Amino acid sequence: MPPATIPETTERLSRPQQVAEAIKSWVMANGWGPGHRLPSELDLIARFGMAKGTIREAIRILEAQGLVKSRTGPGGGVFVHQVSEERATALLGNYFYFQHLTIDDIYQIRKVLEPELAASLAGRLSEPQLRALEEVMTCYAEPASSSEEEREQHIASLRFHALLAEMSGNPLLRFLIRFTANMLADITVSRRLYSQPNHELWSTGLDYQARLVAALRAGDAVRAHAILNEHMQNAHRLMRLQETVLTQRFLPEGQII
Amino acid sequence: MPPATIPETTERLSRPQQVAEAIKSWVMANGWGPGHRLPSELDLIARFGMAKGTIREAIRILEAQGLVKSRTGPGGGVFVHQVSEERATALLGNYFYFQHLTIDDIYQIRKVLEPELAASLAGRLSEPQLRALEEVMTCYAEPASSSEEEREQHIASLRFHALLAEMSGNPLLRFLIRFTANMLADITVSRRLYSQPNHELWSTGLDYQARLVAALRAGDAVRAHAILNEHMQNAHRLMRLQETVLTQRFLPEGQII
DNA sequence: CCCAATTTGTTCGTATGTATC
DNA sequence: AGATACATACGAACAAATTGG
Repeated sequence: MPPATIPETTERLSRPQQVAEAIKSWVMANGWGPGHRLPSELDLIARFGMAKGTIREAIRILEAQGLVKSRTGPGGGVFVHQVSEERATALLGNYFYFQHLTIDDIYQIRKVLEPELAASLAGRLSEPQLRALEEVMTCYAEPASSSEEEREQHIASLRFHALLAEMSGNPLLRFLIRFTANMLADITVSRRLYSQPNHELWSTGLDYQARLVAALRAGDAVRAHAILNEHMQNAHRLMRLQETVLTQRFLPEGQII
Repeated sequence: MPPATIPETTERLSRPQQVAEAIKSWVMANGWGPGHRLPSELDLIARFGMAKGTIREAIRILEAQGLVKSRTGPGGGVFVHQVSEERATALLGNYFYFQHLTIDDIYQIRKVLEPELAASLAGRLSEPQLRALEEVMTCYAEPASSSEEEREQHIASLRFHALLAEMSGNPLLRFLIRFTANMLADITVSRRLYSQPNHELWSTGLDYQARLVAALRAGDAVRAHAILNEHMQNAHRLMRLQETVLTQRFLPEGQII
C-alpha cells in the first residue's frame, strides 16, 4: 500500500523533504526493520510521480539521518538501516557545535551519570567483564613521562569509561555516558588541554578505577557510587586547573579581559 | 579559498556525501556562523566540477542535518544555520527508535538529571522566573475529571519541567532534560498510557511542584534536590503501575508469556 | 500591478559504474 | 566473460519563488 498522498505539514517543505517524510512514516507504519528493502528508485519514481532527481534527494535526506543505506548492483537498492551510535553522536554533536559547551557544563552531567552507572552495575557484572575492565587499566599502569604518553593515557581512561557504559543494559545511559566523554575529548583536543603532563590526574585516576572494579565485584553499589563521584569531582577540579593554566599562558601579558 | 581536493575517508562515500563533508569542514575552518551565505549552486558546480544534481544532493544532506537552510529568489541561496533543538531532538530520537527504550531506562536518567537541575537552580532564579513557573502550575490546579483533561494536565506538567530546564545555564543539561521528557511522552502516547485517570499522580505532582518552587525561592538546593528526587521516584512508581495495568488489559485471557 | 533579474527547485534523457548471476 | 539490474552521475532545459524597479 504505497502512500498516495503527501502528508500536510505546517511549514513549507520542499518536495524531496516531503517524499522523505512520506517514506519514513510509510516504513514506520508497516513496522519495517533494518534490512528491509525499499522499492527501487524507478518504482518510487512511478509511485510518487516525481522525477528521478527529486526521489534521489529524498533518499539522500534519509541517508544523512542514518535511516537508510543504498547499495548498487543487482539485489541492491535502498535498505532500512539502524541508526548507528556514531551517526547519532555526530548529528547531536552538530547541535552542540553552536552551543559552546564548557568543561563545567559537561562535568555537571558526568558527575551525576557516571556514579549512577557505577551503582547500577555493582554486582551485575560477570567475571570476564570485570577482567576486561582490569585489562584496559593495565594500559596506563606506569605514570606518563612525555606529553604524548599523557594523551595516550587520557584516551585509555576514556576507553575505560566507554567500556563501563557498554555494560549497562540502559541504551540511553550508555549513549549519554559515551557522548559526554566524546564531547569532552573534542573540547580538550580543540583547546589543546593536557598540553603539559599532569601526573596527579592520571595516577589518582588509576587508583580510583582499581577501587571501583573492586566495589563492582563486591556488589557494593553505594561504594561504587561514592568512588566514581569522588573521581568525577577530582577530574573536574584538575581539568579546570589545566584550563586556567592554559588560559593564562595564551593571554598576552597585561591584557585585561 | 575553495577546497580544491576532496578529503579522503576510510569508507567509500558517494560523491554528494564527499561534497557535503567538504563544505562542512570548509565552513568550520573559516569559522562561518549562522546566516553566512554559501556560494551559489552554479558557483559550487564550477568549484567542485560536478553536475548540478550532485551538488544539490550534497546540500540536501547538510539540510537534513539542520546545518544549512536554502531560500529561492534574489538574495537567496544556501545559508549556514544553527541546528535547532527540535531538529536535534528528532535526529537523536531516530537513533533510539531502534533501541527500544523502556520507562525504566528513561526514568533512570530523569531521576538523576531533574534533581541535579533543581539543585543547580536554587537561589539563582529571578522573581519573574519563579512566577512564570507558578503560572504554569495553575493550569492544573483542580483535579482532572475526564481522560482528556488528564492528558492536558500531563502536557502541562511536562511544560513545567521544560520551563525549568529552559532556565538552566547549561545547554547540555537543558537539552537532556527536555529530550528525556519528550521520549517519555512519545512512549506514553504510543503505548496509550494514561488511558484511565490517575488522580494520585497529578495531585501529588502539583504538591511537589509547589514545594519545589518554594525551595527554589528560598535558595535551598538540598531541599530542591530532595523534592524532585522524591517526585521522580513517585512518578516512576505510578508510571510502572499504569504500564502493568495496561499490559494486563491488553493480554488475552489465559495467555502465557 | 506587472515585469525582469536572480536563485533555487524540478524534470527528462542519457550515459556510467557496480555488483550479481 | 557477458548479461542483467540496480544505483550513480551528467547536462540541458524548464518551473517556481522572491526581490526590486
